[in-house]
Amino acid sequence: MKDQLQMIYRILRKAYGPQHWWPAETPFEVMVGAILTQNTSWKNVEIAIRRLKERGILSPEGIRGLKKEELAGLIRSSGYFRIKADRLKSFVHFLHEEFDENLAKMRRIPLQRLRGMLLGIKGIGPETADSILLYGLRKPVFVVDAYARRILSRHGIIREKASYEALESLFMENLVHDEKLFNEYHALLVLVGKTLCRNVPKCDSCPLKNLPKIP
DNA sequence: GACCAGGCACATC
DNA sequence: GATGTGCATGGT
Repeated sequence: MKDQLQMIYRILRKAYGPQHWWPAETPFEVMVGAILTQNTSWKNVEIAIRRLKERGILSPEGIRGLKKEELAGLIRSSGYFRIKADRLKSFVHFLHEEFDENLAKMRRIPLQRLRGMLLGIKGIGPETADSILLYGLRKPVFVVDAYARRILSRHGIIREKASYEALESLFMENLVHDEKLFNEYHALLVLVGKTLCRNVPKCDSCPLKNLPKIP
């Protein structure tokens, strides 16, 4: 198991090189993106982020000062826009109440405690919380997503319906807790999941094709 | 015109 | 704990 997870990383890293995630200018932009990209393609999120930037309100204060309906209009392209407006609002409210919008202060909270706090916010589930922690705050947590699940189950390493926590533990118990490693590994899984693993015929050109058990 | 995309909350069994 | 449903846009 350990060997397999490490092998997958080495193969992908060699084939595709560093991915330099997350594509954003500031940690706060990462966090907004993490919420907006829930079950949504990144392309649609980019449009929404651009609109927020154009308005000059891509900041905790900026979002907080906006009416919910107005915010929803700006992030329309990212889908589920009414719900996501709520989620962004509750997130910036949390930043204000707990840390006075100070992300350095946020970063000083011990990892598991901070993760618990994030999960307490309505609209922040495990993947979004972990993305905020890893890509926004550079904390060593592994981000699990649909791609990680699909790739590992296709190769017979996990069962398709393994829980989020089980999948996360698998990575975290078998890899060194290195924020940079977790960052690159997740980004590489997304790259492969997106471009190759969506349909089985393309497995021929995948660098992982020689791993056991591709259907 | 389906089908999918870097989920989550909530109801129900 | 597992399973089903609503939420919504833009690209293929």
